[in-house]
Amino acid sequence: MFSDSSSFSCPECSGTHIVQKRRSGDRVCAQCGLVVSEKKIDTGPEWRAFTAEERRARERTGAPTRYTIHDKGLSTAIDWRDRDSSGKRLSPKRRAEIHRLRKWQIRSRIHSSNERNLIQALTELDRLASQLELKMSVKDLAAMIYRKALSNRLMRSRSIDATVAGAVYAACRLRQMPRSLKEIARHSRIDMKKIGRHYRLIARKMNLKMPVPDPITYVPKIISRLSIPGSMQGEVLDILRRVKANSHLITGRDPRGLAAAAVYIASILTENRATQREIAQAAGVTEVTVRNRYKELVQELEIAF
DNA sequence: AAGACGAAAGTGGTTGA
DNA sequence: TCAACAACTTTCGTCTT
Repeated sequence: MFSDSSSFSCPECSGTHIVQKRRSGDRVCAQCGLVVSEKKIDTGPEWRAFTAEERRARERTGAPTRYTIHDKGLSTAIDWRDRDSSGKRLSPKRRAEIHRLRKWQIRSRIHSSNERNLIQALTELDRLASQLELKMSVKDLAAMIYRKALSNRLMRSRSIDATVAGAVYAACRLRQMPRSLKEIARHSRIDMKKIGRHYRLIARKMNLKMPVPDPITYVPKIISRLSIPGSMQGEVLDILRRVKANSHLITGRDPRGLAAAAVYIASILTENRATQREIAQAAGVTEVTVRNRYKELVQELEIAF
């Protein structure tokens, strides 16, 4: 694949040098290493892969770019030695060039305050996300939100950790993967109130359109925490569908309470009765709330036992 | 005795002036 | 920024199974 060499005048080191066409499709000056033309690199996987081996074999360029890594995984290291890759000393001209590049790399990557901020933030995000067992997509979204907040200068004189927590909360809501403020606060050093404040700031300033919280998204979580058959889920969803037809049952109500009540009703209908207390605990609301929603639903939907 | 029910008082968030 | 307000929580006494 290194065969197609041709004569070419390199714009970097004047004169005519051999230019090699490499596997990647790049044309590279054989003397100074300048890449003359670059093909666009497809970072996606080549084909579907079903085993780890296949995946490795078909990989093109390693991990796809991610918002979760502070430089999106695209960093290049320029080391401190004034040697080229074959160990030869560089020409004075080239040395000056490399020196300049190195300076700018350091300035742009590590020493800019934004990047320093990001490094800290993404470390915290990493920690939070793993403790909350967030999916990669949610974590990535949180990272994206954070980046945006940072570049919109929303972060001036605000705590990094609190903004990260707020971004995580926003990402969870956007992806309909419910995590309560309480859950996030438990794993963060920031208290619920502050996280909420930062979340609202982010949501407002960035015009995030939050999907209306849907009780259905809480159902699997509640059921899995109870010792009742998962098959009941169908019944629960039926009830919630009917609930959604009556908007006055939903507006302003805690979706978890609605989900809990639906689970409770279904548990009675299917003879898998669970206690209000158990369900309330699984849903993260109080018995009283379960009761109130239960009462309303039974009345409005005219459910008979 | 455990679960369900409901009243009363307290809490934090939303909204509109 | 403040007050009014609705929803939810906490607590506790009573009723039901």
